[in-house]
Amino acid sequence: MSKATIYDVAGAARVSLATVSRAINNPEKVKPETRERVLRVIEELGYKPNAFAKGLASRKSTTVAVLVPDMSRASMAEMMNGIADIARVYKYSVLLYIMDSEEAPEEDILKEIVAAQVDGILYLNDEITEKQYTFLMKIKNEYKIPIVLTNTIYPESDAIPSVSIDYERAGYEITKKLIDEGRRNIYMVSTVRKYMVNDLKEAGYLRAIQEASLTPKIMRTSGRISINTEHFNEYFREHKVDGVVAVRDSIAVSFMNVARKNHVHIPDDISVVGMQNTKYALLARPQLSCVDVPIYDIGAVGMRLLTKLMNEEAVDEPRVMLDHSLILRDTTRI
Amino acid sequence: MSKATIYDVAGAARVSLATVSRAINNPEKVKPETRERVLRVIEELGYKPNAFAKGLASRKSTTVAVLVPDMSRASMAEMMNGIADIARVYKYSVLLYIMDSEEAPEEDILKEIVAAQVDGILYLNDEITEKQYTFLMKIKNEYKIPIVLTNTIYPESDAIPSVSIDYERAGYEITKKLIDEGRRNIYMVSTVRKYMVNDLKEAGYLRAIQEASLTPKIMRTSGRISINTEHFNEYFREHKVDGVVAVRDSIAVSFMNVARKNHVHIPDDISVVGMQNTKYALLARPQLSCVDVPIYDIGAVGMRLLTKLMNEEAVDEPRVMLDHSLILRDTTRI
DNA sequence: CTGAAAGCGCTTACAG
DNA sequence: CTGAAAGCGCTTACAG
Repeated sequence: MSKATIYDVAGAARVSLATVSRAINNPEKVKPETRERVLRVIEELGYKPNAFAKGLASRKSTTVAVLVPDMSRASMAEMMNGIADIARVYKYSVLLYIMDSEEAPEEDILKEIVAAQVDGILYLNDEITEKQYTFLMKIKNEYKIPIVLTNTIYPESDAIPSVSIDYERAGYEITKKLIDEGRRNIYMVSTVRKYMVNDLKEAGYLRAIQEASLTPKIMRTSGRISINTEHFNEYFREHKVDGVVAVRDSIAVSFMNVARKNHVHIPDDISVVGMQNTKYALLARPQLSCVDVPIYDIGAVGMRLLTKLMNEEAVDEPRVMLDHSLILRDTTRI
Repeated sequence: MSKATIYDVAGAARVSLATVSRAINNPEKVKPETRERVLRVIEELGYKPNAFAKGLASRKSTTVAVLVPDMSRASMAEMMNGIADIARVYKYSVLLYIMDSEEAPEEDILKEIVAAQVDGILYLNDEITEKQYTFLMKIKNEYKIPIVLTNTIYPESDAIPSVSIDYERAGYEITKKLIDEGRRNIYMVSTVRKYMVNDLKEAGYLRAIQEASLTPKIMRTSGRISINTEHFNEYFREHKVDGVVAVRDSIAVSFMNVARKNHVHIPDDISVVGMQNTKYALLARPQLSCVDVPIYDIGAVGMRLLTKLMNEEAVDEPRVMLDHSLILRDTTRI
């Protein structure tokens, strides 16, 4: 009810409020007996430090901001689960900022975050423009707030640590898989809009294709399903294709739907692979072969890395790459 | 950089800090000239009030807690988008608490929320047990924190306001649709675990079935795709079925996959409908007919309702039901 | 309409 | 190991 304050605890434990504070935050500085007495009183009174007073006095918030472009993107939710779990372990609260994915984060949001006094920032986005990067660097340098990129890499610089998989290698491996199956007209279906991560996937695709002396063919679709259908239909009329590497599972599934309509059999005529391993991959028929991205882990490891940064611990590798794997289901041969 | 405080503003504007505070929070109490002068200085200095000091002094946080069972559930992400957009409009920050969906929220999380001094709570879950409800009532009464249930209804009581669609009616209407198509052996495929919302859907289904003097048949699946497959196969061998109402889209799609394997044609032999209208419905072939739930709006309206509660404005209807619609695609006849 | 001052509930040097 | 006291940056009666 009317909440107990540190004074109440101090009174009941017959110590000063300074001692109560220490018993909580620096237990080793308090004599065991007193500490236990204080802790017992805290328990009895159900005392919980007021986060504002604590934040104001200590200049630390034990809060992190998570910047998300659009929650409904396939990977965001599971990544949030990973983040939240680790945040809880380290007693951080999570402030959620959903930003407009179309534009660079505005000054407004920056001000909000700074005013909120977060101790760290997690930036979840598979795209990061130079402008956004500059923006993040500014926060980092001007306000000394540590930042971690999660599921993205900024190739130009290591100044802001990141956690993801090696998307270039994933692109290479999955393309190689199709080549090994004997596919020769392999398209990468990527997006019109530029995403850093898709660029990496494309780079991997290109490496595999060139290594095999094949002709690279990159098709760019919008994200919208209806538009894609048009697009794909056209391709079936005009192009020869026996393999498709889609940057997103939903694109792969859309493509398969059009393929079926055109009486193309998967995987006999065309192999199709996705690069996320979302639930779409399992629900699709045939079930989609995929690169499996450990999304939960990316979130969890990203948050863990951020805690280290916030505690000013040394981090050996600013660019963490988690392992991925290929999950071969029914849309590839062999 | 080293951030400007209210003192800096006061000094530069040649007023007291009390006036600066008023210029921001109660502009009408300040003479227009002074107000403008202060505001200009604020702009120049890039001053932004320290959230902790403000929270401590005012005992208000302009922060809401969003309690989520599991971010990766289909509807959560889009609901979050709605919540975040409205939260921004009303200048609330959003603290995210992901709780274990298997158990009642523990005391721990309660303490955290209380310590965070949130002004309001949004509870997103399609299930709410009596225990959880009691828990929420306790927060509400003991700490006077307003709460809104989002996408759930607690049928027993109106004490905690809620925003959702009329799931009973939705269940009724979609079942009625199948009956009107001439279906007679209509199964509702629901979940083993109890969810309030699914109970409502079932109730609607039952009403339609009984009204038509048919025999209700409710099948309960686990959420897991592999288990469902077994389950469905069995049904095809042993039961006659010409209509399926699935409480979740993914269940509907799993069912269709099994149906296809058993050479059952949809919608000629069986009509299938979902009750969410997620992206799965669009990606499936045939495309799934669905109840369309305005998930974004539920989040947005829920957040808006919460702002009213936090401002102690009157709310006329504690149980808000938004409109839904039926989207008929390719898994139903006519 | 404006200012001086108390107070919100903590943390953290500084003494002892 | 413990306490007294200053201070974190605001808000808000209370005077004037």
